[in-house]
Amino acid sequence: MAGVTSADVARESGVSRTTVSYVLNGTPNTSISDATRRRVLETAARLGYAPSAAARTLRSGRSDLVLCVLPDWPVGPVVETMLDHLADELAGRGLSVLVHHVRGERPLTELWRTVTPRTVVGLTPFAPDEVQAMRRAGIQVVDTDAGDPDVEDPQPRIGRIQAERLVAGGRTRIGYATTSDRRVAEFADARLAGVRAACAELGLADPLVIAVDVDAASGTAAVDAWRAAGVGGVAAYNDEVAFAVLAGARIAGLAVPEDLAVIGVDDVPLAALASPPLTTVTQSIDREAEHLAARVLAALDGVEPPPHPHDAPKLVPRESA
Amino acid sequence: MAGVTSADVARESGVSRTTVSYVLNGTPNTSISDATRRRVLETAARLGYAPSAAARTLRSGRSDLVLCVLPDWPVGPVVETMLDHLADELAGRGLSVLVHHVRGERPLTELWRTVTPRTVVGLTPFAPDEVQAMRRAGIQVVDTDAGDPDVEDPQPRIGRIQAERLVAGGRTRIGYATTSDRRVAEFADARLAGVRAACAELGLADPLVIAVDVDAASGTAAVDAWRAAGVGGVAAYNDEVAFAVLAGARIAGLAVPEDLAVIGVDDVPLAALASPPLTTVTQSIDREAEHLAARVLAALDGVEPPPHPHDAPKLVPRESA
DNA sequence: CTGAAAGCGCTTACAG
DNA sequence: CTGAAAGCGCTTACAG
Repeated sequence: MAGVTSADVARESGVSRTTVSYVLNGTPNTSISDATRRRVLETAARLGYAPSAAARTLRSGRSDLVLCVLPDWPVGPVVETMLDHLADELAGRGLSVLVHHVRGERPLTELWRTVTPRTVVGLTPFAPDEVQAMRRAGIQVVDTDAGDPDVEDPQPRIGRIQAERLVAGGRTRIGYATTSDRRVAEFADARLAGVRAACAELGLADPLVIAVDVDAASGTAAVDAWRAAGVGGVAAYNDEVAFAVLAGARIAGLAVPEDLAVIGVDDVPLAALASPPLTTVTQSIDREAEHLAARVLAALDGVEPPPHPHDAPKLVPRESA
Repeated sequence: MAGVTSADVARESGVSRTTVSYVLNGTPNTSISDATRRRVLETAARLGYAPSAAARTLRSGRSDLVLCVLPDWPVGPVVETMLDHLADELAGRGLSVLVHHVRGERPLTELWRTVTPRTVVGLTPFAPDEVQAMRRAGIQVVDTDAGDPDVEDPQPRIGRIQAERLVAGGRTRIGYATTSDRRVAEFADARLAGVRAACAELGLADPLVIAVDVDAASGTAAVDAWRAAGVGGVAAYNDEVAFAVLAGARIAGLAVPEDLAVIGVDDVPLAALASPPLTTVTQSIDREAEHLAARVLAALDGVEPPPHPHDAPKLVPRESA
């Protein structure tokens, strides 16, 4: 049950708790004899002393935790990469990253009050008053860039790139394979808006939108409908949906890209291994991850956050479109 | 900067902190007048009071956090599913799940001392003295079942199932597509051991083992080597590796499964959409997730953990093998 | 029926 | 050069 406290270390070393604290924290301007210092250090190590962060947090009002709040929707390798990068960067400052998936309606407030993190990083947007409450509690909040009017939403641009690629390949009637997952509807709609805009500008008909689940049957049904409508190229919400379309085309006996071109989004690891290799659109995760870490560090140091890197999403040309 | 404290609520309500604590915690056997109770509740709500968990944790020595420690290797949807389930189950008890990816050498000790979780759940094995230290600190530890001698390691069985399927399909020379990722070497080796054992029992030659990266070039090279050695069926470490083998076969112009049968592990969402649909081996994640949640709850209640469900890994027959 | 007081483990002015 | 004391916000015996 124990839990070695600084008092134990003090008693065992024959000094006061003050001295123990000074030594262990390396408090500056506090000359303690080398002998004492060594003795305290040695005792602490021998006893396996580790300070109670609860006490420390209570006293200082601040912990060494960075809480990352993830959205409800399934995060892919993209987000994992960002978190990895963040954790690495922050470890150098003695901070630990903790991840929380928001689930249903459980209020976030309780959690950050409980954890008392130094910083809360939102990979999903926070309610404005939630942000205010955290700030008032002295917690740094690094919110998603989404609300920032200076930062262009990259989603429509992704859709444009998809559409332009399909049209460049000679397709005149475009289909859009959206997702039926309501949790990511916002992204899907924003991408679709980009596809729509590109079609309009290029003088093409509005894309034929069909929701496609990540299974072959759904892909087949959608492919049949697109073919019936004369659709020659499909932009998919993401690579997984594109895989379903690919499977549907294969079952329907269509050649890709000759009979039907397909283009995804994300460049997941398996995209290059699709049959045929999937043409897709990707954002520079590394850059994005670096930017996030930089913003957290800036918040920590109380300096201006770095400007958002203006790296547009890029086409990854392969064989499917 | 504030942070409303129970003292604020007490003063504002004209009662003592004791009363505030009693009311807010619904302490039993402590008759407080309904009027007072209402007043306190109302004041707390009005002030937006939320208790400081740091103080609470310091006092009680226990927080309402469940810390899940994830391995260094990339967790797939499998682990995400388990965590979802766990979080749901635990939310009902007022507990929040926090996830930590172990990164490099950063000591775990610091983290759990910092968080003071009620329970630490290890999805990766802990060092025995780490477990002891946590237990000594009064933290419930739910370790992976791996060390339990009563629980059979399912990995070799997975390999056996793969080999048996290939042999049942008429293959007499087996290849094994292992991973080059050292972090999961343990799993790959255990599965390979199962393949080996099955081959030996069936009177076949030892499988030809080749490390395959998740890219087409690596898959192609491996496929060439296997063909040269007369290998007719390949068991892959997991589905991703299997995709690389599939891609290699396609590039080499081989028909799957006629010329080369391929079988994966995991049944990732894209497996069914592979070309051809990937035959694979899966473990019952739902059952596994339920079991994990049950173990955590049992630890919390101080009751015997439920026995491990003896659900063997199962073949998911599709077209690739 | 409600309040004063102690104490969880830590850090940091403030005295010696 | 080092120690006694206060206080972070909470809960809970213990008195009234």
